[in-house]
Amino acid sequence: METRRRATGRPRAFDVDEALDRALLVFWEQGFEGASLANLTEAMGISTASMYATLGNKEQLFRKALRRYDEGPSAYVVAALAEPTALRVATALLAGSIRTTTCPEQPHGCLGVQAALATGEAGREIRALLVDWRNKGHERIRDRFQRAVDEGDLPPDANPASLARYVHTLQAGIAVQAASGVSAGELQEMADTALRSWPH
Amino acid sequence: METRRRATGRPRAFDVDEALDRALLVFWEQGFEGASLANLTEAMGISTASMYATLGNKEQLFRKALRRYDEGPSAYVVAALAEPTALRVATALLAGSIRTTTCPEQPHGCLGVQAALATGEAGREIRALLVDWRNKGHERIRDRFQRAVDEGDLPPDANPASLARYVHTLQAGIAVQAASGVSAGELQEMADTALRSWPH
DNA sequence: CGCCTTCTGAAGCGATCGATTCAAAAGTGG
DNA sequence: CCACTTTTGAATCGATCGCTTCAGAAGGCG
Repeated sequence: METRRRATGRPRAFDVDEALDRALLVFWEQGFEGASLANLTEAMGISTASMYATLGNKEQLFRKALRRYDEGPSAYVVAALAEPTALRVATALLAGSIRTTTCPEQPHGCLGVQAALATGEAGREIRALLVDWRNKGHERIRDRFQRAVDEGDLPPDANPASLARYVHTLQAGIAVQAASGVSAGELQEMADTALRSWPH
Repeated sequence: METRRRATGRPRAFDVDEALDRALLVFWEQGFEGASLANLTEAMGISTASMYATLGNKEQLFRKALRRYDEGPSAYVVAALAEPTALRVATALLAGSIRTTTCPEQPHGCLGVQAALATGEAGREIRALLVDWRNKGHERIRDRFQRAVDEGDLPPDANPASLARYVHTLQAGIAVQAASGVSAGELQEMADTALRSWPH
């Protein structure tokens, strides 16, 4: 019913993924509650009827936009976790955060951080969704660092969970700084000093 | 006109500061846009007429609540900046952030971070206000660390702005982690390792 | 071509948004 | 006790919220 496409009928006049990317930018800039249906449909270039028929309601639209975020602006995470050493993983994660949150062609900051940090009743579910999203991010780093300990890349007394929390906290902080207009250069300089103490 | 109190007339039936503290909690939990006038007045225990007469509109109410936040939950900053050494300043700032953002009796996280990180048109002014609020926070730390360099507390080649950005980014990150439900203990452990690399 | 499915634009649903008005209630000072 | 000032509750403003409905336009398929 979802991915099923009947062969017949009038074909859709817009590209779904492109519409989702447009909606993503609105959610990124204005947050889940701050983005109105009028904002979203205008940016997508479609009517509310078309949106509800193909994407679902506002909440489902956000979930799909978040998936696009994972595949696009946030895709650097997968590549970073595949780096050969824990230090290079951490370096790539911070560099990726800085690049994504300060890109001039996109809203500054991180969708997963700023779209629903504090919400009213209407945004409670999306807030919980993003809490999970962020916690999942920490877990992936922790698991990667645990592997580094197992492989001898990190010293045996290193604490993978705490190191992961450190990197993840810096990522979240970078997102907030970027939303405040801090430049990529200043953030990168800070990230360099932050990793100078890395255990070896 | 503001602080002027005529001796005559029916006296106010509620305490202004207590009402502001109640409103503060609502803004803290739900954000500026997510908090409705109905939420706010219900929490304050007054009607909208009383609110508009004594506190002003929603935006002015938030500005006054933010002032209460500075004097209350965020007051640890002033004490931290008065610590005798840069390391102790940084330690106190992180410990204060963790304590305030994970206090069980208050909303988790930081008002200045989560109340208006991304907003629609209605919250644009408050978003700009909090951008200034956060940037001011960084500047105060930077000035304090510059003094530490001048006094020889920090080595001459230390970069006060970058160190301040480091501490301030950790504070912002801690606020996000707390909003995700991370415990004070785990954050404190992370903060301890984060400061192990402090220049000396 | 003509049936038939699907999509689209427009109108409008009830609810809630922030904000305002007004008359009655409540005290204070003379 | 009365006149005067201020507060308070209730009703209500137009605008916008997310969401739905519906008739007609549009194009694939036999």
